[in-house]
Amino acid sequence: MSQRTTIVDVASAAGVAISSASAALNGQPGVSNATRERIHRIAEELEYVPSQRGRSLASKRAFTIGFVVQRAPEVMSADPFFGAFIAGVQKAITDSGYVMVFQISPSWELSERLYRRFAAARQVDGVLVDQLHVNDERIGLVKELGLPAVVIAPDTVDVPLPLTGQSAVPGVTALVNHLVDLGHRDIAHVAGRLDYVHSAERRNTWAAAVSARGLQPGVQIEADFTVASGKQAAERLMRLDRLPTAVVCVNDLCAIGLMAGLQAGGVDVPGKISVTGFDGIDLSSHVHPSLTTVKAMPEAVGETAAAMLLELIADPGRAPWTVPIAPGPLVIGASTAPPRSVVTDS
Amino acid sequence: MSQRTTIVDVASAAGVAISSASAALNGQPGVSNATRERIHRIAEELEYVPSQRGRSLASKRAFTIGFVVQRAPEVMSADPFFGAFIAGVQKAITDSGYVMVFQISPSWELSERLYRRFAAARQVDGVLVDQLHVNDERIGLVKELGLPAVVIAPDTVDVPLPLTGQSAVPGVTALVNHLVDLGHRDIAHVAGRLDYVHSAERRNTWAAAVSARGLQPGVQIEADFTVASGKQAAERLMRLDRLPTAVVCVNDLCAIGLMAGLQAGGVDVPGKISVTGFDGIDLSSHVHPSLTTVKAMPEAVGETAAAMLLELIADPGRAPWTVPIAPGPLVIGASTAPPRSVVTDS
DNA sequence: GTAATCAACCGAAGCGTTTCGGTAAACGCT
DNA sequence: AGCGTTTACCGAAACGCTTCGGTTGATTAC
Repeated sequence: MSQRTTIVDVASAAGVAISSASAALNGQPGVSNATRERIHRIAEELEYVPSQRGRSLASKRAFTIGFVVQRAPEVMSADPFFGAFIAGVQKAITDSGYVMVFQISPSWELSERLYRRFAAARQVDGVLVDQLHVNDERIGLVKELGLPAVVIAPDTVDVPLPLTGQSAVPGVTALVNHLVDLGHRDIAHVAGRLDYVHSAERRNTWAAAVSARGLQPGVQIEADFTVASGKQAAERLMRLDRLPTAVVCVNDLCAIGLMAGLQAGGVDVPGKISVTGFDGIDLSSHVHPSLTTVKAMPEAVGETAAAMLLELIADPGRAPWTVPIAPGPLVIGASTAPPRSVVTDS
Repeated sequence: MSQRTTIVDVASAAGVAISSASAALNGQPGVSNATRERIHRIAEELEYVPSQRGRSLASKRAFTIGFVVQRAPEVMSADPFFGAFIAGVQKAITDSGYVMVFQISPSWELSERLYRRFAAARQVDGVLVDQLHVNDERIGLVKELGLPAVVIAPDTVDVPLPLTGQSAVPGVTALVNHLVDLGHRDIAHVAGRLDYVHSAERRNTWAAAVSARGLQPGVQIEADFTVASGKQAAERLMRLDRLPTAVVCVNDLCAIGLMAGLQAGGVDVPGKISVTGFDGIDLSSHVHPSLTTVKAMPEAVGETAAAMLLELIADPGRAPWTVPIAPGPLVIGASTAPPRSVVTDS
């Protein structure tokens, strides 16, 4: 097993002290341009790559950020968010030599253990906190642990930590306006679990947007983000005395389940009920009828969040700041149409 | 900023040498039970957690395994595989203090760079290689780099590295038999990209299983694993002179797209064509008609793969071995039925 | 009773970096 | 010429752990 080349090899090959080699390689001052170049050239020739381990120990940084996804693996599988989000994170960190460690945790208890281990073992320099709950315990925890953290949440929420994310306000408002413009007057909502801030924001926006158009918010049914829950929501909806003419769903998967449930129950979409989703996942354009929805931009969120975290790590004392991500576009599909009454009226 | 407690603190509090504390804490021999217990107790009191950084440098291990997913973020998002797979990996490694670093790479070029960096910077102790291609360049690369690696692939493939995964042979054979038993004689296949070993295996199994029942394999259409490609496959299918009576798809998403495409073209499923999937994703039971498919068990695969990798890291010289994962169950849905001709014949 | 053996423990040398104090030479200024 | 400054570089001490050779004092063997 041939020994890897270390900075010592580079320094001695260049005939300089280790400290000079280090300074040269890291762009630190105190080295003349001539020797700096020579050192770089020799490092190249020797295929020198600094050992992350040595670096880590000496510089007290792990060159690693942590991402604990607090949800069940099954739910995560279906979620359209992560792939793109992670791709974005990577885009932001790869060049700086950072790497992401990824953990899944179904429960708060496990999450807490993971965060504490991250902090105690100095395994990560900072963490990304996503899927924020109302009164999320994690924000207290990372503060207690002194762990640099960036929160991913709608930019409308107020937390004492750096934050980035997309607000659903423009998107949901656009969806509601689209429905009202089509002639709908009874617009229901299938909500996600309301202890998540982003579901709560969508619900509140639905109510506010409907009211803003001078209408009463319709029925509200609580579901989660899964297809199955959308299907159940359909069944509850169909047991109502009077069906709403439109339903705004918390996300695409839920809307897809809702449509499946309605169709199974003989309710035509959009003939009898219009349905909207949220996220703009790939599948939404392939279901029948194709879904009217709003595109989310998880890659941009991931990239921004990671970039912010790197800044925070470089300057841990920095005061919290927020970077909003531009809202995604409305995608009008075949799942929304004028309500029947309006059609016959005209 | 209070200093973290180090092994030096523990040793001096216990009145022993650092080396003794280290031995005691790591279960190494050379310490009496009495002092071993005392040291453990004191470490507990002081809330000592070993620094991964120091450990890493001294023991020449990173306590980290790498996972480079070689596919586009968009595809990954839709893929049902990763969430559960990663959960399984985590289950296997968490207790040993290991952690997984996760990278996603759309191209071979980037993958190669990432692997080389992993190896050169000693950032990981080993890697997981999934989604094996035919003649996959990665197996040569990890050998060249001397990076311990475990391959995830159907256990029917032959590579000079430790391997685990599920074979699709029992599953696809069961699907084909199910269709033949229903009376189908013309069974087509929508394949995944055939340069992936697992799509190739499914295709070959389809052909073999059909032949084994004394029939000619039907049409074969190449797609990828996405809903969109399934939809396109439907269009190509409908341009055929004679429709097959059944289609075996490479995976669920593709089957869902195929069904959507067929239905949009006015072809009833399963009235006119039966369709089967593969993977048993959540969505498959919620689409209409619900999909006949075979459940995959990605969590078990992840757990096994990670456990194998840890063994390999502990004993790098070990000869390659294979651990097959038991095949998943057949799930019979509403997307398969006897062909019309048989129905009218009876 | 002496030599050999062994368990228990210690001390110090690494691991590969960064960082900081120090030094000699070159430079600028009066 | 004499002084303080700057520049370019060196040496050595960290960082927190593992590991290995060495030193005890007690136990065993004959």
